Amino acid sequence: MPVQPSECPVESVISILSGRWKIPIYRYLFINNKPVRYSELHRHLPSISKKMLTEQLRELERDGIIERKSYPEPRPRVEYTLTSSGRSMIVFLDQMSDWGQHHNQNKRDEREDII
Amino acid sequence: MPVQPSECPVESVISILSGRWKIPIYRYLFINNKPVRYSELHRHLPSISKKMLTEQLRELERDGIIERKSYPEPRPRVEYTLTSSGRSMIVFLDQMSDWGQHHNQNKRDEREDII
DNA sequence: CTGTATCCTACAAGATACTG
DNA sequence: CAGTATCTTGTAGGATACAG
Repeated sequence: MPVQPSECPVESVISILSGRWKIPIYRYLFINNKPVRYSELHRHLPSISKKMLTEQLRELERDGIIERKSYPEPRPRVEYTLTSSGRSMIVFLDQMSDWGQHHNQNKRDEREDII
Repeated sequence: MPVQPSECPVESVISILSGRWKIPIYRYLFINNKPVRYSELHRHLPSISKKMLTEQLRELERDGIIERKSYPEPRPRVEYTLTSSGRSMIVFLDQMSDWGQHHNQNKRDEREDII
């Protein structure tokens, strides 16, 4: 039997973040740092479909990264925010970003060495 | 047009690590900290097929995480090691692991609150 | 405004057999 | 020993239409 997904914390974190739109959504919620409406997210993410946006939001919610609040007013309104646990991912996300940039730079350097 | 994969370092790091066997392979190479043969990896990973093992190794190599050395002896031998850049991923992988464990604990606590 | 419901395609991943 | 080559399947992701 292969490893269970939940058996390794690293693998489960990666799978939490592995959707096509997870990081863009996370980034927007992080930077804005306030409740953000569904329509605002949709406006901000140029080419996502409503179906995908809803799917990715539901997954992030299920995984405890974001919180969804619905206000059933005459004009329905739904707002999303990062949970504090979700927000705290920034620690390793920042380090991943740094590592990624250095790593790309190294690979560029190697290519130029060859040329 | 959606975001290019390379445009965001975080997304490219996630995609580097997103194969089914990437983390198990990484972990084994990291812990052993010496050149590891193809057959040893295959023996260690209970249910991976040779096709998948080769595929995942090729991707990790392409992405600069591991190095492949082939010794075309009478009994062919191929050894894999982490590159120094690959090895340095441990910094954020450790933090992801910590975050994942706390996050799971939080979610368990919440469930018990409800019950 | 905030979604569902369907249908479709591409690609990751697995099973199995074969090879230098 | 260290792989390829083929075939099949499951699922993520996208297009489009409809709905409370």
